[in-house]
Amino acid sequence: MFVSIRARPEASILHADLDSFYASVEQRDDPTLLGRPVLVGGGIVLAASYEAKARGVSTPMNERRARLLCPDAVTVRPRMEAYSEASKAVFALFRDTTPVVEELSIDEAFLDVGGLRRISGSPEAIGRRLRARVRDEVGLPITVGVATTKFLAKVASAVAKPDGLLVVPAGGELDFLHPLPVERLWGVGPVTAGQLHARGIATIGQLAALSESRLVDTVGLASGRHLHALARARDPRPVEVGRRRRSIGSQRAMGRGPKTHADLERSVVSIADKLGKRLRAADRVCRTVVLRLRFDDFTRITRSHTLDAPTALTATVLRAAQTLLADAMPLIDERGCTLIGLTLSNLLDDDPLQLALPFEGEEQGSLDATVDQLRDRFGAAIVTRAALLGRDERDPVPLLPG
DNA sequence: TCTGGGGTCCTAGGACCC
DNA sequence: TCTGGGGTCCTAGGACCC
Repeated sequence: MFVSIRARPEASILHADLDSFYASVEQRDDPTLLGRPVLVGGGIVLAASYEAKARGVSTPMNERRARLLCPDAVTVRPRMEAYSEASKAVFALFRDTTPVVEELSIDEAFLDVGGLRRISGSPEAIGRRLRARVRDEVGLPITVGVATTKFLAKVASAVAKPDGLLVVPAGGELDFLHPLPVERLWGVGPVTAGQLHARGIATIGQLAALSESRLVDTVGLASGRHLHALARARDPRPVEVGRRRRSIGSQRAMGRGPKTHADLERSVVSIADKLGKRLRAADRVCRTVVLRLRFDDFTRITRSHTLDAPTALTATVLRAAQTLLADAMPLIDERGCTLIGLTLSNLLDDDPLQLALPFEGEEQGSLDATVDQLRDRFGAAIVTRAALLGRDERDPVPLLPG
């Protein structure tokens, strides 16, 4: 007989989360900011130090309001390069701890340290050492949650913040989870919380007492199943190494006043240019271009177009975006536009296209024939002439006037 | 609480194919 | 001439996360 043994009786998933990341980097780099309320942003607060959070500042909050709560706060413009550098240094320590690291955002990751006990000690000891190293070697405070599942580890770090460490022992999951409010569940935002409150459900324990079908009726199929499982501390998702991004986007808030069509068109050109560069830098190609608009009344719409074949060329992305924008112009004229953005999705790796490189120098006619051949072999969704030629210097970006 | 910029995932309807 | 059921892809919108 074959007995399969379910993995992980032990709490060996770490969720590591840098505290008030941007603000901490600012306090590290300018010691005069230590111990003082720090706001990172301008117009809107992107990050606040704990001194500011203690006075009621949260993100995103507009700066005027934050200043009312905290008149002595120091405001610092964001320095994205510094944050990205600090993030790289911290992630290097994560990967030095275990190869199984899943990146969640610039300041957050899951680490699976299962099986490392003999080499590195208990998960708790590993978490303590990691915190000390991040503090000593990068100079930043970090909180670590340890549990049997990703979700519980994340909740544990949220509870332990700031600058803490919390282990939810195997077997103690439900005792830890059930008293917490439903808002702690991953996937419960204002809307879902409202639906649950309307049925008298305030804690995760109350939610766990509901049948799955009851929950599905309340919040929908996927969400219902997901929450039902999480509330019972069931979360089989493994820590995943090397997840690829599924979309790349950029947007720009425009304020209320009137804008000409030319203003909007200029924004689209510069956003497309930026995204094309990011796409090529990441060695990806995209097939779908999404135009994102927000109107004066803060309602939003999206308009999308899927290309016949993927591209990394700015000019191709831009043509699609311009067509979408032109089609949306009547709506914009009617309702006013306060935000414009593009998202590139249906991303594919550029790798199969390496095969095409030997044909790079060929002339137009034979290039077309080559593309046809490659499409026959790899499918239309894979090979484009744009990708064959996809290099920045070959990408004819239309010049902006001025 | 008068709202930034970067993302992820889910749902639902329609077109199209077999 | 009208009719199934299943599957995939595309579009649009919405909730949620940091």
